[in-house]
Amino acid sequence: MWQPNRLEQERLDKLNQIEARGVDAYPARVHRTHSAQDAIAAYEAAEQAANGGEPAPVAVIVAGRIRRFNVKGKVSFMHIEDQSGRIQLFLRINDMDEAVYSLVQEHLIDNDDFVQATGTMMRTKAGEISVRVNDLTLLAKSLSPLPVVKQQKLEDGTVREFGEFSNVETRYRQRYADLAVNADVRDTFVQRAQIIRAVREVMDNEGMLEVETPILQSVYGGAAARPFTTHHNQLKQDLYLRVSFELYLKRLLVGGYRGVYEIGRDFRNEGVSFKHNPEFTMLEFYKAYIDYSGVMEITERMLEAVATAIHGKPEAPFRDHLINYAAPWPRITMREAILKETGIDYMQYPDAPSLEARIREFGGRVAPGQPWGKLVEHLLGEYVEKKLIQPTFIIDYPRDISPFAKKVTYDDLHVERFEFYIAGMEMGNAFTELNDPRDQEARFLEMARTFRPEDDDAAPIDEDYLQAMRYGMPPNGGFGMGIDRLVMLITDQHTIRDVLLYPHLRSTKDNEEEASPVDEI
RNA sequence: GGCCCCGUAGCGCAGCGGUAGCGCAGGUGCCUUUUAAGCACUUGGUCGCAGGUUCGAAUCCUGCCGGGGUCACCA
Repeated sequence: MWQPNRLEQERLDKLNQIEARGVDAYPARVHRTHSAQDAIAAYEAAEQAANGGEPAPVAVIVAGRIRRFNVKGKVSFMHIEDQSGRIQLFLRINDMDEAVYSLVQEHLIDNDDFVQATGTMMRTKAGEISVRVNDLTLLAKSLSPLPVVKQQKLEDGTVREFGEFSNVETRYRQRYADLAVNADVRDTFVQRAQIIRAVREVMDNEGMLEVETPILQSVYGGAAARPFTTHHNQLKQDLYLRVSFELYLKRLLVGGYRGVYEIGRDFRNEGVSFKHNPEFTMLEFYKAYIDYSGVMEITERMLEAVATAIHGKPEAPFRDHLINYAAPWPRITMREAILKETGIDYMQYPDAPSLEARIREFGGRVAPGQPWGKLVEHLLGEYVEKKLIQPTFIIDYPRDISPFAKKVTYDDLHVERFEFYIAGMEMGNAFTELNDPRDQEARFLEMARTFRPEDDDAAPIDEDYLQAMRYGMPPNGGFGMGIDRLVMLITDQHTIRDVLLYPHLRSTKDNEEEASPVDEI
């Protein structure tokens, strides 16, 4: 139940006064002719055409939210904001119906209200292109004031801000207010959409088909991750929210598509951090007749295209770095990378006990009894990952932690798998996909054998997937990448929460109290 | 989950054992070209919640709730 605070009560009182004057505070129809940006551009064009003389009148109707409000007696100024930007309104009692102006002068109209202004373009004495208003219509009364952020335009063109809306919890819980107040936050999500569009365009140009596969799955798999569980009441069936798309997508290659991709949500029941959210957006693709080298080339093309789409060139700043996405990126084997940073050649310790001992000797802290591949991965994560600032492929991963990748030709311990790293973050994972159903079954069984009950991220065996593979799966290369992390990189945001409109937060007591009566109905 | 930090007016913050303050926003008044408009006056707080210590707690202690960081876990 809403308990209006004092400021809200004042606005409610104003709303009553407005309606008492016969003004509709929430009209249905708007008659906008120009965005803020278009109105300014139109006037600039008229000035150019006038060549120093009096420009031809430019009539406009603009609409937006009031972001600055300066009543100066019988003349007032306000800035309204729409998606294109801000524009100043110049209101003078002589130019308009006094009853309308009185709404402004008596401050019945507030910051944050949506208004429509009819008028002609002009320049104020201070030189700002503005609308000389002869009619002002309230479009929507705002009852809860937004945080006030004042802006000062400096001579060098930059904007200084006074006051801010920065409490991260409130910003995430009330993202609408965050977006309404912070234009840079709005921009980030515009860029996010552009990035996803660029990714999709690259995929389409590679000749791949965009598909959708089940989110609710009775058998989950394709990644080492704990799932969320749910239940279908009528079917009396427990279901999992997918942790990857992999197994469903590769079935489609059996079906005859040369390449498929999906951009969608994955759900992993794990920790939350600056780069982990329980639900996140993933891109996966599988393309027939290419191996992981081919996938690396597509990866380079894709990231180049995305960076260029946003920044106009294949580079983008992230933290203190300028990341250069231009191909080709270095390809370093896992063995070389770890050797370089730690001096440990893990091939001299080809079994888990000896490698574990070597890591301990080196000063590393590892849980006892881990598989060999996990230990190798630990070395990479602990000593190499943070140093991989510029885009880098780490290739040839341990076989025992890669159940869907084909073996390399040179030994039995490695598979044709790569992960790529940028700005010290793991960005994606790819392999030459295993397509021998006997080998795949053996890998599943091997994973099941090393399964420990406390390790509930071990996936169950997907018999239907094996059946699909027995019909014949073309050789193919596959790829997965976290879109959210990509957006972080390209937009220089340092936490995943700032590239998700609604990042996961704990529910508050208030939410629970409000939600419960609905369930009881 | 461990450890550390934070939660004070709508927003941003100060106060850190003597009973709550600043800026912006808000209200009233003046102002017909302002732009962080200005001037004068002014309203506004269960100091996250619950206990405890104390003559006295926003301030110290404990627990809980929420957030952030970090480690663990995890791609």
